[in-house]
Amino acid sequence: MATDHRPLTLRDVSEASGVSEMTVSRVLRNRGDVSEATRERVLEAAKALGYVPNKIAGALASQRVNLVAVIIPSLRNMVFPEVMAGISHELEETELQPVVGVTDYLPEKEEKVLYEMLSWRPSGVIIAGLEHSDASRAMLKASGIPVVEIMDTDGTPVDCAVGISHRRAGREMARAIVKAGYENIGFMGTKMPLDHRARKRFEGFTEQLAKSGIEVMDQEFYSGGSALAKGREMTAAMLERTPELDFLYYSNDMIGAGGLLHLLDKGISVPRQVGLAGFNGVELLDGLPRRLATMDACRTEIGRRAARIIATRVAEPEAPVEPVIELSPKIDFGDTLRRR
Amino acid sequence: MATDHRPLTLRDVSEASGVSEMTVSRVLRNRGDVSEATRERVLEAAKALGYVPNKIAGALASQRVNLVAVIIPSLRNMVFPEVMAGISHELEETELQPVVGVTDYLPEKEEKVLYEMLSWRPSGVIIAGLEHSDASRAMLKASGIPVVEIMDTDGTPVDCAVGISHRRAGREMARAIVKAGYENIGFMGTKMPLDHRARKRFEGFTEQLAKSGIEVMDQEFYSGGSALAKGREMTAAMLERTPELDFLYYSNDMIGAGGLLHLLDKGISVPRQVGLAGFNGVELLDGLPRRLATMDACRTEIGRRAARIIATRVAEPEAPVEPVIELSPKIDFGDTLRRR
DNA sequence: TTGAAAGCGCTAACAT
DNA sequence: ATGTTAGCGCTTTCAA
Repeated sequence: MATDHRPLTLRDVSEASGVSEMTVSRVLRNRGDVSEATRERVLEAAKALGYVPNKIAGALASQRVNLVAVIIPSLRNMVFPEVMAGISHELEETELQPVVGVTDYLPEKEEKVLYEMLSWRPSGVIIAGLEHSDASRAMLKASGIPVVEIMDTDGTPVDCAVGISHRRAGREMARAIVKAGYENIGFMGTKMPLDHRARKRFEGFTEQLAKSGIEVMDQEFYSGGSALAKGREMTAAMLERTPELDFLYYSNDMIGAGGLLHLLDKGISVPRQVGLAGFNGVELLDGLPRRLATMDACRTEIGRRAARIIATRVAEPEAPVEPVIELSPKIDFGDTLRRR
Repeated sequence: MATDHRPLTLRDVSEASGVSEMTVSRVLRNRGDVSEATRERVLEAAKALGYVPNKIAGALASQRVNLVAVIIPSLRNMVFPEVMAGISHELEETELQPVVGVTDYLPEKEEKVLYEMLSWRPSGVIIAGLEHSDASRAMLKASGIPVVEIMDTDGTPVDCAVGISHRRAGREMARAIVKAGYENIGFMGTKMPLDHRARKRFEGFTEQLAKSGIEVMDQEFYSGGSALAKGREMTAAMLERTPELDFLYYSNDMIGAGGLLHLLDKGISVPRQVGLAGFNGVELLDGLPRRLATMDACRTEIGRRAARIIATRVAEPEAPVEPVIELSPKIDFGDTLRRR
């Protein structure tokens, strides 16, 4: 029955086991040579007392913090939990632990979160995107720890980057759509001046279309609300407004799925009459009546690679670094984009 | 151009500004009386150097860590990011910061994560569920910090709890279904012996049905894969096997939505011929052709309340504590459960 | 309003 | 195989 609530210290375990603090410390960290006998006594004492080591003190003394700061825009977009899964998985075999910070796509908040996380002196940083405030870039540079910028490779990383080229992704989708013979193309996406990756996809998309002399015929941007519902509404409105459209490109799979449901409702033939494509490869949607054409953003793989880079650099600080790793997502034609 | 990478310390700022470390510390924490002149000089020096305080050292010295450990089973189930959103939102007005740990529904992993987090000496713990290993409960008790168990109120908390009664939720849904005149009822859910809340809902559900002399006519449990697709498949299989079913109760909205899509595909009249209900109130699904009947799990509110309890207890350790706060979710009939 | 000294709980480095 | 000593970078406390 604990009544006093001073948390236990190494000293308590030391006294309970009749062994020096130093030896207790060694046992608890499996370090150095300790006889099996002492080892057991210490472990027993620690367990009996319910001792939980104080990492704060440990970190200060050892100048090592086995945390990896992971800074992402949001947890509500499934993309990021999936990246997290990749990171966690990869770090599981190491001493390192991920700690998440969320920026809500706001540069000021990113700056604040980054500052908070760096003040814990983590062993590395994994941060989404290549666009950061000058202050943020400065902090990252000055931190002196490995920094991996993820998701995007269109730009110059502070240290190194793992991701895909969203410009290229947009271009490739445009190429496939044109090749399939579609000509009257509409675009729908989030109204997010700060979602640079969506912006880059759109830029690549329009650029490539321009090469075939095609211009996006109608476009609409939304914010807030349920993506599925928004996709439905926007699609209905756009087809009403511009009935000659024969292809709709969506900046994410959820709104694309909403659009798909609308078209099926209306009895519009997909992909003959109207083709559709989204972006991400959201497994979530596998049960829909048709599989939406999409492009995998390689989320888990990106997380894995980024974590591996940090782990390697922590283990061997002098290991050579590849500044940019660009993964190559493939188009998944699904059932909503004609092949040919 | 920084070449040496010893991180900056208070001493560096002290030297750069010609003020004692102590005063620098006071400025950086807005503590005590510091003349406006020194204040500015210090701030300037800190900014020029790019100094980021070392929270490890600060926490050790002050015996205070402004972190709240949040321990949840998964990030891939949207329920938990939503709880997180509630927590973050509520903590935003305080000094406290949430730190997430994920257990994958495994008690051993929960134990490990809890141990890791407690070793950082957080100011409080928010942990999902009331079922924990003896070791975990012991750690929580011994920690001497406020602990809020969330999501569930069917059981006895270590310290205090905020959530809903899943037994009651199951009972209420059963009552509504019976009242609506359905009699041949099937159940589909996750094969998760460790998802205690889903289990409790199912128990409450069958109990209540029993009171009307009804027994669940068919049931199936799945694991893995895309929930939407699974819901579709399981529903198809179950109706094939037990065609006389007139109601399907799903343990979550995603599989319920899959089931709904299947029924609509087959041209089965919903909710006349077959009624459906899920659980959670997933906004995600708002764009479906019909709104699935469901029950809100009060996720954001739970997060908010839990965070508020921790914040209050941190500010006034002697504040009175209500051991269990039970929220009351209401049935949302949507378009798939007859009212009457 | 400012500074000096002591120490938070642990670990690195060096004895023994 | 085990112990001793000195600090990690801050904040608390007390003195000026």
